[in-house]
Amino acid sequence: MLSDHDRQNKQMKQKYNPDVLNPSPGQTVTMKHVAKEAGVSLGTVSRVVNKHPSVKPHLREQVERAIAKTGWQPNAVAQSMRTSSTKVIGCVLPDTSNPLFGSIAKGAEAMVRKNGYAFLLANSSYDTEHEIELLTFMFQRRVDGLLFAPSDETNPRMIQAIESARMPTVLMEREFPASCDRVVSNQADGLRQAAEHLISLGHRRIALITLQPNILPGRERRRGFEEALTSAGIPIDPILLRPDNLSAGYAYQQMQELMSLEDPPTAIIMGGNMMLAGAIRALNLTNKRVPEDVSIIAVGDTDLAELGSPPITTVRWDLEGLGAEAASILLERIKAKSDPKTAGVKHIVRPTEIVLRKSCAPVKIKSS
Amino acid sequence: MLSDHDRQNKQMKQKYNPDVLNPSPGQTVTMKHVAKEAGVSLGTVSRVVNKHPSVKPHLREQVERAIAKTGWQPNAVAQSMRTSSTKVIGCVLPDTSNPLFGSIAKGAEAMVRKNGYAFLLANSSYDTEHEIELLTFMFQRRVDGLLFAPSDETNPRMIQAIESARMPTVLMEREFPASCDRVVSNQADGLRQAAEHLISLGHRRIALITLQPNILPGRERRRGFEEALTSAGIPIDPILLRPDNLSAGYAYQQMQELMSLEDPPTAIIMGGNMMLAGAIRALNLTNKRVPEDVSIIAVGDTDLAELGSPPITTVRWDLEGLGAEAASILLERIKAKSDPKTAGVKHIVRPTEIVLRKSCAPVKIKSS
DNA sequence: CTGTTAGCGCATTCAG
DNA sequence: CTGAATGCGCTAACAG
Repeated sequence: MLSDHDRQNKQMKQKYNPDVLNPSPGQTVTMKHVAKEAGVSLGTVSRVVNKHPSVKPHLREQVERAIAKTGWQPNAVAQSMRTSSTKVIGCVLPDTSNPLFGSIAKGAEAMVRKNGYAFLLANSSYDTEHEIELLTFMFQRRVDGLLFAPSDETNPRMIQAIESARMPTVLMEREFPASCDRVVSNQADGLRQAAEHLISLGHRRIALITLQPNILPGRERRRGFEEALTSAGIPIDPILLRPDNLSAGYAYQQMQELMSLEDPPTAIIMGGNMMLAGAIRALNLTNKRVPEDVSIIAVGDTDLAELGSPPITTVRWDLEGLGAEAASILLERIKAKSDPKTAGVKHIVRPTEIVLRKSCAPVKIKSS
Repeated sequence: MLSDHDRQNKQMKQKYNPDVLNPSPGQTVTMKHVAKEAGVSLGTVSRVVNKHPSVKPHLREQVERAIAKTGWQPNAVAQSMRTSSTKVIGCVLPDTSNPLFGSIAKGAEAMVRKNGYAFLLANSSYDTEHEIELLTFMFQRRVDGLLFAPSDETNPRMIQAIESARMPTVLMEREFPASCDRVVSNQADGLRQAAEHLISLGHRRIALITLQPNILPGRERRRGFEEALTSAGIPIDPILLRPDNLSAGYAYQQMQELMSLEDPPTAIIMGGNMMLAGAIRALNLTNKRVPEDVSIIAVGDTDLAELGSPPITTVRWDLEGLGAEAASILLERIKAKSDPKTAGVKHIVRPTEIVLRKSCAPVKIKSS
């Protein structure tokens, strides 16, 4: 029974409607108002809005005038309710203030928006429990799909959560044993290039500070690194491997430890984009010069790497493109209503490249 | 075209509905299923979900078991439809890949999430027309509130759009003539500190490269800068003022122009966080040394400023805190349903501080 | 205290 | 081609 409501409406219209630009505050305009204003039925309004071909031109025009006059805007919530499609893509990332994730998010958001979807973003702060909450949060909001980079692929609760999350999802820079689309960059190859470059400069004691193996880039970076060394016939010294964390603080501390070894590395690869800052702090402290005393390569390109002194050789890849491609694949899945479990999983691997700068030098002959 | 879907649904119900316990996959579980499972009515389920106090414990428990058994999750879309509150905060920013906006977004998102709201993010790419579209987009999705940093406060279409956007909004680092809550950092004071520091070092030819005056920080930075000079009795040389753009490219180009002046500045303030990169590129090109040949201060603290050589003196402020405070104010407004127009506008100004590093030196006596 | 019921705003049948 | 009617899933009266 909308009678009171309607009556009030009518009054308002009589009183204020001339001033359409200023729909009185608090009064929400619905399709019904438009229909009344245009002298047609709800269905007709809906049809012109959704560009259904079979509407007589003069009615269409009447409706359009009514829309303009009332200032009506479709209510996306009601549309979602009716169509059971929200046209929103959720995105759960560890930390968008890390420029790496920030850029991925930006690329994804742009693609998502371009296709008329909304972009619901949430940071998990590298916390699996929080991520699980966010997954149900996204599900309750009935996002049409999910872009996701979990913080720990091996956590059984995480695996369980993603299995039972009934939303199309594509992983970014991550993988799950379960069939799930993903787009990742080729970190193994990047690290291989980095290590080979150092090896070609004569280095044999090369250290790697990198992230833990519970996420794909952690494993792949180490794998590429070890493969390069092995191919060159260089034995892998476990003491030079520091694969535990992606923070600047960790790099700072490991850097100091490495440099105070009896037989320190002559080159170090920082396998994480936040690590360079920590490394530089440690180097400044110990008065080691780059590249005279130690050669450095950073994974993940930044202003600091490009413009610091010396400029740092890095491994880089297209972050925004990665986010955009992940979004594309998700959007396709949604459009085609195809399920990876039946239609085949998509695994995209995107290239990485090495950017040579001035932080690497030929190894010095040891005076022994 | 949901017809197939609908029909299928109806069939499913006729055929399979007895088996409520086992919502076949693809079958969405609703409160109705839970109610049936628990042997209670819809209303009761709703009450236990919304923690209404008056539900007999044993019924409550029954319902909770039924929820667990069916795996039901509330449908936020339906809730929104019913309560006409989406529990989502929209956020429109020029470019979240700029760490400045990225950090603001992160702070805002955290606060928004902490209060049980979702965070709908969109980048406008510094484009007013795009921003206007985004505003209607956010409105159509019926966000409960909006966090906004327009790219041009003076565009009449923008002003019109924000006036007629019927959502509670709080501006970040921006202002509008219209009554609108805002939280900003004290850029005038930051620039005053920066200029005074340079003046105390004996500089009198100080240049400012900064953003255009159509956004608040552009105006405020220039104002603080000019006030400091005027207080010190230093005349303002228009040729040393470059207030047009916030990009690294702009800084690069203006930097080159400034350094090739017949009477070049002895100190330069980069009034934008992206500018330092451009400035360093220009400096590298011309072989000018910092601070021997020219002193530098950057507005906006970054890794590059902290860890480059030399480390750069900067003006900094709490970005995440700013985003969080803006979100807080918005959330309060929403909770209290208070309108700035009647309840008084909130204008928060947050402090900025100068971080002294090694990029500024006393001016050299000119050999004349 | 609990069951029943009426819509929220819209898209989509189904008749005419 | 158009109008009327239905219901998406849920909350909030309203009765009982």
